[in-house]
Parts: sequence; C-alpha cells; structure tokens
Amino acid sequence: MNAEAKISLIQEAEAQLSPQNFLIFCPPNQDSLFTEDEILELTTPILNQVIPHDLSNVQKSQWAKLQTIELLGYQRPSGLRTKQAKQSKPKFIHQLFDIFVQSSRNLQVWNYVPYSDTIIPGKWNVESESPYRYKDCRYLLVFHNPEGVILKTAIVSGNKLAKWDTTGTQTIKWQASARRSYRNEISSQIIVSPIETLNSKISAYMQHPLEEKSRFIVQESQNPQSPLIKQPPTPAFFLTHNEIAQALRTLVGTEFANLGTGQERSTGQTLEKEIIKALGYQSYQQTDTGNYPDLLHQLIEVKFQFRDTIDLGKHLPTDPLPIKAPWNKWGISPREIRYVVALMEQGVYNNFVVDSIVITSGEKFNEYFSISEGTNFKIQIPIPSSIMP
DNA sequence: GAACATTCATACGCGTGTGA
DNA sequence: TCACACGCGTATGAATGTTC
Repeated sequence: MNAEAKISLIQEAEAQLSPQNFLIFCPPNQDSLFTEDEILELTTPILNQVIPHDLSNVQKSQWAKLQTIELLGYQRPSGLRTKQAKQSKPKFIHQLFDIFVQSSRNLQVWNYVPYSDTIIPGKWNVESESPYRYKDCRYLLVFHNPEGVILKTAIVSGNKLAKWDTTGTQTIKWQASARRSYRNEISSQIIVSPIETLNSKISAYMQHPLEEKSRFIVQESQNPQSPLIKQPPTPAFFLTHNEIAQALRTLVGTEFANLGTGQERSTGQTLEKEIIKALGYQSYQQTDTGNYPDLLHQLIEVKFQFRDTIDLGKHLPTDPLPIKAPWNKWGISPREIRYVVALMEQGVYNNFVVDSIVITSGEKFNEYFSISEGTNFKIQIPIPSSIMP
C-alpha cells in the first residue's frame, strides 16, 4: 500500500470518529502505518518554514507538531495535552510515533523510555499476539535554529535511540505549588517556620550568640578562591531560621533586572549572591553549581519562584534518608535542610521584585507549599552531531 | 605531560496546557 | 485557581580530546 492510499484510509477512519476524538491518538492500524521513509517524505514541506518567534518553547514545539500531523493526513487535534492526548504514549500512537522539536542536542523524553523493550500499555496492544514495544516506535526530530527556521528533520527508530543513550539515567523531578492565594496572603512578609528540624541532629548552633557566629563567618569567608559558603558545614556556626530571616529582611522589596527569556537562571544567580552576601559571607563568586543544597555551609537550599510551580528537582524536601555526600557525617537528610523560597513578582519595567520569602525546614515544607505526589522522570539523550543540522 | 578546548552527563529552571 | 504532566533550554563539573 502506498502513502496516498494510507492517507485515504486515515481520512476515512477519521471521518467515522466522534467530534472530539482524534485518530492520531487512537491505537494503530497495520494498514495505515507509514514507513519511516514515508514519514520523512510526507513531512518535508515543513523544512524552511519559520516557527513564529514570539512563541515559548512549549508553543514552538506544539506549532511544529501540529503542522507535521496535518502533513501526515490527520486532523489537527484540539490540543496535545488533552485527556485523549495524555493517554497516548508515544504521543502519536496511531503511527507508533513521536515528535521532538529541538534547537539543541539534548533530547529529553518524559515518562517513558522510547527505546525500551516494554510493551506499550493498553488493552488493544497487551492482548495482541505480537504486541508493539516502545523500541518499535519511530521518532521524528525537527531541528530549528534560534530564528525559528526549520533546518532539518530526521527520523530514528527506538532501536537506534538506544545506541545514542549511553547511560539510561532517569532524572526524577519533584514539584510543588505556591498557590496564588497564599502568595497574595504573605506578600511583603518573611514567613519563618518555628520548627527547627536541624536541631534534632545538631544543636550547638542554637546556643551560640549571633555576634560570635557572624564574626566567624566574616573572618573565614574572605578567601575568594574557595568561598566558605560552598564548603562543608561548620555546625557550630549555623544560623537559626530566625537569624536567617533577620539577615534577609532587607531583600524583600528589592528589584532585579529582567534579563529576558532564557536568562532566568542568571537572575537566580544574582539573587543567590545577594542572599549569600546578606548572610554575611564575603565571597560569593561561585554560585549555581547544581549541588544540593545550594548553600552547603549553612545547609540552605534556595528557590526563586516567578510562577506557581516550584521545581524541587531530584530531592524531596520531606525525604528522611541521609543525603549521600562525602561531607555528610551527621546523617543530614532533606528534612533538615533549610529551604529559603523567594517568591517573585513582576515589577515595573518588567523587572522582578522579591515579594516575600518563606524559610522552612524540608520537613515542614508542605505546610507552606503543596508537594505533588507523583514524580515525573525523563531520560536525556545526546543527539549525535552527525544528525544535527 | 601540562594547558587548554570540547564534549558528555546530569542537573536546574522557567514556562505552558489541561482537567477538575 | 490548583495540581500535575509535560517541554525544552542551558549551566556546570567530569571526562575526554588536542596541542604544543
């Protein structure tokens, strides 16, 4: 059966479906499955098209995906995250197919392993004599440059993707939510949890006078080569929740330049430096090193939130298991880590303003922000440079 | 084999879309 | 609005490659 005949089949089948049902998210039909070559051939018209530049990453991706699906003869679905769409994994199950719109080499696939032996879930497949597996699926890579021009497409099978992924590491992502109502409620305040969880493992710092601790911090943090704040903790000189709050008081209401989309991490780094400074540390060059917690010497994890979703990354604040790291001779777990969450709002001229700050141990984190129960994971696959445009 | 450059691996982070 | 599941870019340290 040639490609035109398959398209006819698809269009006929689509006409049979109820209005808000889209064929592309339905179980595949052997007869209308395109070959890899056919997919590549049929989708060539997207080459040299320009994705509108005012779109966000997600919108760019969706724009390109919808174009592609139409080229394959399918109706444009009403959304790509609808109930029907979400049940379909890979996303375009009717073609055992998924699309990734890339401007970099880092291919990220969420919540399934595109090259695994795993049988694709679903009654239609599980009860089949020769069920489809993820590795049987086909993946279209759509490459665009920073201007949004689509430069190249490539199609790879799951089996081929397997060869690109040298580690198979699954990166977990925990998230929490800073509700709008709560943010409004605490605007311009510093909220401090009275529960000093760290005290259960280390207590010396609770008695030490602040002056003594501050003097030590100032004295010992002069060396810019190895910033004290990034060194293993010195328990006697931990600041208490309230002392941290006192130090950060002046940050509430401060404004930071909005450096534009894609530069948000720089703003985060600037803010992190301000916090380090405010705590009395004299050198603060090396920030955002991706380590946990961010400010190791004080066991402080810093979060800046511009939106209501808080990305917790791989560490769950309420996790009681000790953090596995060479510095951790005390059995510190995320429950004892002090989370400093700076809630940002849009200020004048698009700048960011520190609207409020919440200081809490990981243990009590969900008294302030609700943590999502399920985790998501992704695998990250480096696309070989020979495939890149 | 030191100094520098590039790539790899894995994390962080912002943001959107959807159903309830 | 809230909770959640994506979607993708990018920073960073480690590993590896390159040059003198």
